[in-house]
Amino acid sequence: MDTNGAEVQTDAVEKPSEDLTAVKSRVNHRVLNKSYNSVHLPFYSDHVPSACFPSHRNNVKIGIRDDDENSYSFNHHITKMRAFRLHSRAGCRRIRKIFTTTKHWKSAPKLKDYDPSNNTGLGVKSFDHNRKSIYMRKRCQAESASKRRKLFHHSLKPDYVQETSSESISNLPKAKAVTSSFINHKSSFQSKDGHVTLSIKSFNVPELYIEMPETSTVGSLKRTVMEAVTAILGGELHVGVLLQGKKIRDDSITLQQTGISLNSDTLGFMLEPSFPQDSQKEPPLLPPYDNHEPLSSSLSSPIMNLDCSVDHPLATSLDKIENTQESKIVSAEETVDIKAIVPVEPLNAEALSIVPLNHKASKRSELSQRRTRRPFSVSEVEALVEAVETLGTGRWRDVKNRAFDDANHRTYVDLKDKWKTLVHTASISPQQRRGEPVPQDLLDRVLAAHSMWSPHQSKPHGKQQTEPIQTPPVKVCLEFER
DNA sequence: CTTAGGG
DNA sequence: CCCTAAG
Repeated sequence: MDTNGAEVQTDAVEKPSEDLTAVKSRVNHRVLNKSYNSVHLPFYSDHVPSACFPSHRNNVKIGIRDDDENSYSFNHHITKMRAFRLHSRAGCRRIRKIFTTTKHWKSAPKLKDYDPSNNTGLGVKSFDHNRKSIYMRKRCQAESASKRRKLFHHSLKPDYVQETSSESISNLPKAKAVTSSFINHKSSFQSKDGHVTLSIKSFNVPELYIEMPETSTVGSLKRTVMEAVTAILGGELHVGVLLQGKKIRDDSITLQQTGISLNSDTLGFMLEPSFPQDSQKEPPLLPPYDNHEPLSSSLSSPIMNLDCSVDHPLATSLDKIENTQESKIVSAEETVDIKAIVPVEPLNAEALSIVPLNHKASKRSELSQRRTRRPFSVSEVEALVEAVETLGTGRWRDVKNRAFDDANHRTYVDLKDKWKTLVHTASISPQQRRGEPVPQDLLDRVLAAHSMWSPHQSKPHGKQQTEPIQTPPVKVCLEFER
């Protein structure tokens, strides 16, 4: 089920020559400023009548099904959300700053557990109870072990929504003056302003599955769904551009080159949870997290942490409502809507019995989404090499403190892994290497240090190296042209 | 919590 | 990058 996002009226006016990145950026911006205050589940009553839930079963899960759509298992009942709409309300923005809680997202290796066709036409299916406890236990263990994210690997793939129906595509009928000009562009790109007008009526949202106590209120359901949606979009909202159903991954090409301006009716957009792994450098991607992690200690996922601090004001004002009406409120749309945007921790903990939240509440807790990939830059590699040259390959903690003390996103394990790949990279032909090329001299140093600190090699005396780097540094330099 | 390695 | 068995 794909969802039509709120009417994200995004009338983006782009220059045909502009990079797709710019387009995505604009769309993102608009979406983010759209804020979804409520989630309505029109299908709920139709597809998931309370009667569908046996008394002895108490949970319904919400999950995200990614494209391969067969990677989730659910313990109890599964409710297939047919469609829901995100209602946006002008005025409230900073959606990301408001919705920050997201837990209980699980993905399981087998999809067997989920059999749509077996849903009694209600989209509900029961599962083995035992699995739940098992899962829970494991999860807890993981959590306590400070291993947040665990079973979510398949949950947030960037490219799930494949079925971008033509509906999600925007037709630019009502585009104003620009429209006409746009149309003209269809045949000729030489228009004076060289702009293309795109009217995005909605976005596709990945399919969702929800699990929660059957005693949950509709209000909590809505909130849960909101969280689910937020989990997908809240982290870092990105827009994917699809042209005739095919995702355009190359952000560098221009609209003109993609033909967007000429085939607007085959153009689609999709919301993506993770960062685009474009040619972006490392810096722009995550600064916020690192800086805010501490603040969001008691809240949601790492990805949305930064938002926590920001949403406090609003949350505070809404707390009253929350406390007073509790999750029992389902009636007043208004209320529900408001509640929907409230980052309620305790409540969720209760409602979502399955996933008691992360008590530790440390940084990146619940939604254990795989960290966004952040390729090491050459400078980082250099720092790593330098540190390893002096510290060796068995003291990653020290390496971390020495060269990446301020890089919160680089753990010593990361450094260790990076070193591993560096050694490998240095061992293969340049043609086989991928990603940003690492200067050969650095790779040479990697190999040198690697062998230097190999088991049989003369071990580290004290702290400084032995010969290779200490005494013969000059020699090394000559050898490697440094 | 760190290491060290496999996944 | 993740997950974990061992220290």
